[in-house]
Amino acid sequence: MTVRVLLADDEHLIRGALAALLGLEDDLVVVAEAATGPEALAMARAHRPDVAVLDLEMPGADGVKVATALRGELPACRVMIVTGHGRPGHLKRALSAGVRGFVPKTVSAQRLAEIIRTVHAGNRYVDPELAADAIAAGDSPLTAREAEVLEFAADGAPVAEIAERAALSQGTVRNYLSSAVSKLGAENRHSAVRLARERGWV
Amino acid sequence: MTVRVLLADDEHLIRGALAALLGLEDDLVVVAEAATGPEALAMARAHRPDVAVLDLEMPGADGVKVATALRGELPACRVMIVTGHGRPGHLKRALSAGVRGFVPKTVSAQRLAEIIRTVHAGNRYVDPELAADAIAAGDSPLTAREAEVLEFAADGAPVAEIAERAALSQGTVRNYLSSAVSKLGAENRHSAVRLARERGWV
DNA sequence: CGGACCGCATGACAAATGTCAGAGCGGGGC
DNA sequence: GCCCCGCTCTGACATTTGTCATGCGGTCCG
Repeated sequence: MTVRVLLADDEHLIRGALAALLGLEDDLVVVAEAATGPEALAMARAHRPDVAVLDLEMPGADGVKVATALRGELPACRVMIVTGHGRPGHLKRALSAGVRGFVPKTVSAQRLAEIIRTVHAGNRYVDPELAADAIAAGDSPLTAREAEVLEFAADGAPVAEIAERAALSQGTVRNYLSSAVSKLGAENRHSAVRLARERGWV
Repeated sequence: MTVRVLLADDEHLIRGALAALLGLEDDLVVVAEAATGPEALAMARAHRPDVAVLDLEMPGADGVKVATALRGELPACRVMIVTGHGRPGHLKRALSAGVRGFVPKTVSAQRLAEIIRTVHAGNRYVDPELAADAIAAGDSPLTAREAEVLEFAADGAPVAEIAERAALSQGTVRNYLSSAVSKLGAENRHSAVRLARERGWV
């Protein structure tokens, strides 16, 4: 019995190399490749793979978004995510999007092939180190508004602009930022943004 | 005649896959692999490859640093850099470090093999799109100190801390930041940091 | 029903940051 | 030798920010 695999990664070098290596396994066959989020979705619809292996960072729509869409459209298709730099929050988001496997790109191709089989068999697999990080990072202490405001603050915009984009008063924005900063133990909102990013909370 | 290649990339998945694919070309042989900057250097010393293919982002020492060291120690070894997200400034730094090839990871393995041959033959190769970006971005308008201070400011540290780390007075730090901000056309130092990062100027 | 509590908002105040003018020093080019 | 430029600093000022006390409208629960 062979497993039909969809491969999505914007780095051609990796995608191609991976396709070649996975193709060597005689129980795996790569039926489609994609370089962007939307392309991955289209390919999945067209080829109905058993397992979709998605890169987390892709142009168009990230791996988690694609996973969410796939869950609705092709419930039989197991989704797993491969990522370069796994942030704890991403893992959480991925799991709640129904992703069955989550591995860093530091694993070997053999290992990846095994994990594809594991996932195809209906089991889950999460890289132990990433799982530990996620547990250590815990849940986001931020309220929805705080996270939203922090996101608007991400590119260094001044408070006035954040307030406008969030349709809040400037004072309110500063309060949210202030409480976010203290919850995260940061020195100011910019390092707060950085911290929240690292933990995957924004 | 075969080309002896050193492969350095911290993502095992990619490195392994690449090694396998390049190994298929009968004029290329991968003689060593490394996952970190220092390891790449050690491997190069031990195996004296004809061409070193380095990832730009690696733990320990980035590709450009390794290239600089290699240039001194093994002048006969041609160095090329492969990167996921090529920032204009990186290309510039790489070229002045004596790198002969600079390609994004979006190329195919075939293409990479060709480029390895090109580089081995003594020619240079730079991805056209990255080259265009680099030309468009131009030279950094920042003075050495401005860039240094901007780097210290990168993680959102307050002025006092930057001043201490740079061994400057706070007023001076603010002046440098101010001039960097105006040179970059940013709204504040945080977006200045972001801009300088994007252009590869820090 | 009434109180406790939470998210959200406001305004006032304190601290940090951005901006500007000026000034001494040293190196490199003409 | 002289001038220009970059480096460093100072002091003063406007603006932006962070912090806090407080108020208002909900929901949950006894």
